[in-house]
Amino acid sequence: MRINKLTDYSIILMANMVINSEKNIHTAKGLSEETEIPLPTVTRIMKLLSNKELLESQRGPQGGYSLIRTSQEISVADVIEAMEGPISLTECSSDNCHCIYEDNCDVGKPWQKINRAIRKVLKNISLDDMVKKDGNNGLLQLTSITEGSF
Amino acid sequence: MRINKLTDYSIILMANMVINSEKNIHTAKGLSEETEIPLPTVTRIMKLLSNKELLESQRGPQGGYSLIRTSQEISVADVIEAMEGPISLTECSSDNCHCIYEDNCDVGKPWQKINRAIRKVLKNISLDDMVKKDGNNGLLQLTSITEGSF
DNA sequence: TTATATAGGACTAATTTGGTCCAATATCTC
DNA sequence: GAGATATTGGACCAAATTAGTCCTATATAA
Repeated sequence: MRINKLTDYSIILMANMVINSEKNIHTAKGLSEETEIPLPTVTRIMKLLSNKELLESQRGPQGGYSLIRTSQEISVADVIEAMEGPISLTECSSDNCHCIYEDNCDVGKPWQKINRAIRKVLKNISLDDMVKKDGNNGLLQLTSITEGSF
Repeated sequence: MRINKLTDYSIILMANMVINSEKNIHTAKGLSEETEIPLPTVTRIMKLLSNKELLESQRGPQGGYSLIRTSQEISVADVIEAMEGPISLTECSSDNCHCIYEDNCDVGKPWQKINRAIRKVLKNISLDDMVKKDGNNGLLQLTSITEGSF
């Protein structure tokens, strides 16, 4: 149960934009150099994210990409969903399930609940949280909330 | 971010053993017929789970597989970890990370926290919860706990 | 002794994913 | 207007992973 490598890269790239937020526009070339992710791969990812309303793009000289929302307003779930579609651990519990068993499936409903719970965890972490070295962030808070469950 | 199909099957198979718990031993052939998962695939999965201390096996006539622990004591996380190893959304934040960036990585620490949080969600759901048609279960409880976070 | 069932592992096919490249378009600057 | 810069959209191949099958060996109950 891994996110795709491209999704992983996406978060690294967007985190890098947040870290270097003194620039408000970032070129694919610049991001490639900073993150050491190959340029063709960076451009492909940035194109995808631009189409999903996470980034806006500006062509031509002085152009590049910038975040549409603030780093606090973008969650890890947003990025994952942009790259991979709805968050779901199984094929069957995503919305467009065409499982032959349908209602007869014994474990379908619980999976939907699990997926919602996991989505909440990821929705609770912002890009801003991802770049904070220490200190409290949404995740830390959530961790302590669930701590008592065992 | 999907679990492997084999992992999905694993949970279906073990859930089926719980549902038919009037039998305390289950053959691969019988499970294959009930779940409609092809026999070679079922035997492969059962062998894997037997090696991971989730099932015990008995050879020969009247043999088969049975759960080592009760359905309340086996979590979805246990099954996923048995089939896929440590729960981690990224390659880098698993224990055996050999990432070239190492300490220089900006997002490593947050991923570790995310993984722990997700593991807790999955650890909180038992096989028993997976087969309950309705009613309260560990998952429902957790969902309501995190509900207030938004 | 024979039938039943798991154990271990090799192997292939299918699918997914990662990564690259190219031609087209927009836009800033000179 | 010309030219350089940067994104856009899509095709394409290579690599890696995964799913699925099959075969032989071993244990055990009747």
